[in-house]
Amino acid sequence: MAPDDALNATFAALADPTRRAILARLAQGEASVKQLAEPFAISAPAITKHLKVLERAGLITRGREAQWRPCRLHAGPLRQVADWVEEYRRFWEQRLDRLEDYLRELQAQEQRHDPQS
Amino acid sequence: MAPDDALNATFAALADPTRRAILARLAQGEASVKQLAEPFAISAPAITKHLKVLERAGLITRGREAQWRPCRLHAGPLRQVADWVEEYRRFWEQRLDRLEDYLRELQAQEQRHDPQS
DNA sequence: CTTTTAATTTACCAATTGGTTAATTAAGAG
DNA sequence: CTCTTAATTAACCAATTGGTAAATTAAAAG
Repeated sequence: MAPDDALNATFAALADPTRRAILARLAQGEASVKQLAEPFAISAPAITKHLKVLERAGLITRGREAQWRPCRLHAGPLRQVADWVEEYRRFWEQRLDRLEDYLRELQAQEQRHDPQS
Repeated sequence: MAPDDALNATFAALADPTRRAILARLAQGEASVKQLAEPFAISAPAITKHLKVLERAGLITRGREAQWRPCRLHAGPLRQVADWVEEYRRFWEQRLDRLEDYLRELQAQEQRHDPQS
């Protein structure tokens, strides 16, 4: 998978609260599909679909144990997410965005009060 | 916006390479819609739609300057993304997931070779 | 006032998404 | 062999998504 496609799939997989809850559950240890479905008011096939999305994004792997299909967290793709978002850290930490807003606002007001400059 | 909804909107906004490219461009300074559209082979309305998605996620803010509508990066929501993903850092850094895979594999093989245990 | 430029809105389309119910597969248990 | 449990597949549906072309708004420029 091209790195760009991987990020697409990962972000898309994370954009659903049910799937994020599934990952949170798996962070505490492996679980069967039924165990994963238990906290949610949706059908088993819906869970299966969510798991497929997570699997295609490489965020979980699945085993086989009798009639159960245990899911395990595979956090690897989250590293790329962390790397990607890290590029923007300075923008929220140093509040560069707010600073720019402020400077722009100042400038706009000055032009309003002093249009000939 | 509830924090959960905010994460949904942010992750969904980031799940598109065009929108990520727009954010990368805005990290270098504000830009008009036309400037943002220039690198892409898609129509202006398509860009407008992408900008609306980014705006609803709170990732950009927009000004008005004559007939231009300059966009600015607003990285605030990315902090929640960083916080969320940070919870999973130990899983990819300490390779806990791989370790579990390995142990499970070992166990499975043992059961295959030694079924009566 | 007319024209040009920037951008948005509207209306439409095909593909994807998140959900459902019903049917099917797979494996263990009586 | 039959029944039960776990899970998936298939078929379907409504809503959303990412795109288009055409029309519209907004403001500057001739």
